[in-house]
Amino acid sequence: MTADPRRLRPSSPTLHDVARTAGVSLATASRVLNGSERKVAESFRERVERAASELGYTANLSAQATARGTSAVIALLVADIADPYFGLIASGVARGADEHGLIVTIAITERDLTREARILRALRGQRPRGVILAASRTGDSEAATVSELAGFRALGARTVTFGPGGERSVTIGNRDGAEQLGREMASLGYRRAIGLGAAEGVRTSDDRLGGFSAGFQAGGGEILRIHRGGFEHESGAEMMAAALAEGVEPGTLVFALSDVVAIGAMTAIRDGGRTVGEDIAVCGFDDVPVSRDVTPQLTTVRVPLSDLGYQAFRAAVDGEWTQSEAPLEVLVRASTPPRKEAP
Amino acid sequence: MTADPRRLRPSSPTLHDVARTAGVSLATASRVLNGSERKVAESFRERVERAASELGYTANLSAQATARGTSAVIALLVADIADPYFGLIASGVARGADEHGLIVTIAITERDLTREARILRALRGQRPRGVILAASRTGDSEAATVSELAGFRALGARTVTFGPGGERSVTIGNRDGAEQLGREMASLGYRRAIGLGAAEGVRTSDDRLGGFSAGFQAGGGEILRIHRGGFEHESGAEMMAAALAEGVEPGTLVFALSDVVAIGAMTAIRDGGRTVGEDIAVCGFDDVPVSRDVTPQLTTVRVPLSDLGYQAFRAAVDGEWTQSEAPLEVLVRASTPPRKEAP
DNA sequence: TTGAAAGCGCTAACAC
DNA sequence: GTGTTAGCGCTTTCAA
Repeated sequence: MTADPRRLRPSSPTLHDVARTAGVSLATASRVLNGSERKVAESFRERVERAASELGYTANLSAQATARGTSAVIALLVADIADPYFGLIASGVARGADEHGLIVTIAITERDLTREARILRALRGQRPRGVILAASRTGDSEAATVSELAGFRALGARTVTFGPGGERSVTIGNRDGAEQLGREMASLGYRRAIGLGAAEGVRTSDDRLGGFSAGFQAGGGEILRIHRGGFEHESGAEMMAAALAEGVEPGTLVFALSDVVAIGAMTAIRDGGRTVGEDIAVCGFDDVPVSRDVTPQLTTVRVPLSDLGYQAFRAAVDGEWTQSEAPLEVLVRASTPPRKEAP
Repeated sequence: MTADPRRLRPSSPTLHDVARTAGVSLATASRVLNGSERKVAESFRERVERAASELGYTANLSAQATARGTSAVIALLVADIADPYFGLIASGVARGADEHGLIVTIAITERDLTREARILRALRGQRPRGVILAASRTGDSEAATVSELAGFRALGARTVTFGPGGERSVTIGNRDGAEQLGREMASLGYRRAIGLGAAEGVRTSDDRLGGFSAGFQAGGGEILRIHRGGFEHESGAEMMAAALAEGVEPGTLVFALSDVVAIGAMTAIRDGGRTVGEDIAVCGFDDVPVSRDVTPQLTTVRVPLSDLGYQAFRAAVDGEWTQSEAPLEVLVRASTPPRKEAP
């Protein structure tokens, strides 16, 4: 009784094993176990199923993928999974994948375009069914990203991006939402605002800042200046510190391109010995959960991030898909108290 | 000139294609492109590499996995990816995977043990190199989870859990950290505390609550009562609302089993018309980033979550691995102002 | 060193 | 309805 050499490396029962112990052919076993349309007699089906469960058989997805020529994976690429913005999106994607029995792989770009392209390239090895890119936020994407994305399409994978770039894209009404917010802030009595944005050319930032300006000015407000930084909490604090250094009059409103940045700014305001609200008002965009936890609560524009993640998933797998425009909603909270009309 | 039937479904260049255009055998092409130890003459190597890049070849990971009998994936299972606690862990895991050229797949348990077992079962299909479970927090795990985990080990996958259960486990000094916190709170002058925990039997909760009690009592404090709920923000708010309904004297300290829960409690305190700090003090555990954004800033115990995620990854792939005990640190902030000794 | 060929576990014609 | 068999794309003996 010599050891079976196959057992040298731990392995699991194969379809072959199941077929043999059930006394049927490989094909039959495959048909009953792995969802084929074809019919199998009830008696056979039973025997196969019993054998499979006795042996604890689980189909090897890699083998299935090579045989079928198509995988069951959706690749998700985000800038930073610890950022609530992306965490919410990821949760929506994961929910969709779970419902459809697909696997989601995740990779982090760290907001580095070079990394993004490199990762995208490596991802091809997975031959994913779809790729969801929620990362660059870099407007009409970098050339490298675009070309990698095209490569995926050639592979038969659907590419979905947040913002333009992919075959299908999930869009957020950044401009409209921000415009509405700007208008609302003006009607609250604010007349002077400072913007906190990313570098010029970054689509999301440009849209939000542009929309806000339009709305705010339409309501009689004026944008004093715009500080530039990034999407991180830290960056918000830095931009705000710089703003304070230049001087910020009481009654000024600060609009940050995202809640995370706005919250960073709130910290800086406090560290600068000022207070958020009557003194310096702050508003953001996204309505990530934290925005309700800070004091005062943050005025913002609600973006259904998790739903959008789910939509992105659908876009990646459903033949006919059209985005149902996400309903944006301005949420006025305590960080922007109404202001009696300036003199 | 008929169409190549292979082109019916979009496909990509195969190793075969590369070999043919380079004028070498499949074996040689494989050796140069996919890291074999074996030597290949420089001239051949060049030709193959050129052919590969000309054709834009990328190895099919599924095929590689079936052929090699081992995959390049690490499966990560978390309760809720939108929760900063898990987001941070995930980021650490992702960082490790990126460094080692591995793929991480992610799945969400939604804190549902049944789902957890079901997902774990489905995950076997991936034949992952390792499984990281950061989800149940349910003490000495459910039987179903344990048995699924055992199944993985039989497959040759390493199982890593946060807390006991897996082959290897990443532990957080919950008890010690909380004890230190309790002691510190007592030394600040607090004498009465209310605990906010999960159901009894949930390991993380028991450890943190138990540790805190021990430290607090050792310092002369008294635990008035413990409210039970879950790990969600919402749950924190509910527990605190219940606590307030029963009556909470000014000067009382609330210890929540996690920052997320503590922050939910802070909301409830405010909604109840009370204030956090001098009136009702609050402290948590984890030091997720939000804890510094709330006002007053939250006193807590710092847990290097992202590092732990990285460690979990290492545990899943490194032959010899031993956890380097995570340094815990009590961070006293404004949510627990020093209290003049009670009369 | 290089190449031919036998797998890896599974699917899908195709024939019975 | 069932089984045979030729793949899927890649790795890895084993000769040459």
